[in-house]
Amino acid sequence: MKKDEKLEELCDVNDVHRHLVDSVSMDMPEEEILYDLAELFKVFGDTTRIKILYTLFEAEMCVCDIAEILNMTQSAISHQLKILKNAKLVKSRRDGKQIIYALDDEHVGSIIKMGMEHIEER
Amino acid sequence: MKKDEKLEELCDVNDVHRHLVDSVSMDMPEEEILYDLAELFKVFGDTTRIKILYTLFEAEMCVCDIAEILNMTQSAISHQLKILKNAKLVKSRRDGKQIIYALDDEHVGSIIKMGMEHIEER
DNA sequence: TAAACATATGAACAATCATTCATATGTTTG
DNA sequence: CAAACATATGAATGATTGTTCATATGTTTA
Repeated sequence: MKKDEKLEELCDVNDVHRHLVDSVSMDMPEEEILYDLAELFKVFGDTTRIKILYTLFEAEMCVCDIAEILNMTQSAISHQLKILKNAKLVKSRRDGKQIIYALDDEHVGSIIKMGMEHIEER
Repeated sequence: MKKDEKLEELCDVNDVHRHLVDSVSMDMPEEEILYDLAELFKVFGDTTRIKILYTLFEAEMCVCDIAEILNMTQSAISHQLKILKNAKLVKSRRDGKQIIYALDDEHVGSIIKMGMEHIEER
């Protein structure tokens, strides 16, 4: 049949692949969601921020304490805390001259834990 | 007492903070572990790689299919697949001319799911 | 074995990013 | 209110990274 031959030409390989392409397109989340998701993981993708999160996992803390613990500049820590705060992973409150930072989401622990499990088992 | 006054000078704020600093240093994982962890999340921190993982969540697939689904260059996909493979998130096998890629770890789903939950609730 | 096909890869480039430095904002204390 | 303290922030810079382009590697088929 000529019609099927033409169809064969149009497809890269065969119909199985074509159907696969269609079904995946269905279940793929919206572009914006995927962007936000990648953006979130990007926040976890930095050693300094991971260390800050680990630190706050222990207790809420002011900026200068975190800087001292990580042996880094106050400025560097402040910049990273802002990123963590924008990602809603950390919250802050003022206490006198200090700004106290704390974890803002119970998912922080779960996500880090999952990551740990993965890297530990190879 | 003179001794305590001197101690007060040495401390940034007070002893409570000092003790905090010590205890956190105790529970902080080794530098190398923290680096690997950040490196892992960095892999999730890119839209293209997130899309690839979502795609493979549906079914194992060859490079050209993924490229077609994501409407991207074969080269770009291949480069990203290499990164995913290095992170042990994806595995590959040859099938004739094609290389079939598939998810290599059950944590991929869990990690993405956790991320999704976080961005969905604010 | 030559041509076609599927994938991998290195170099180059633009874009993104973490840190530093200098300085601004905001709070307390004397 | 001025000085000291804690934090935030903008600009600059070096480093990292995703994509493209050209090409190499490896497999099948005619």
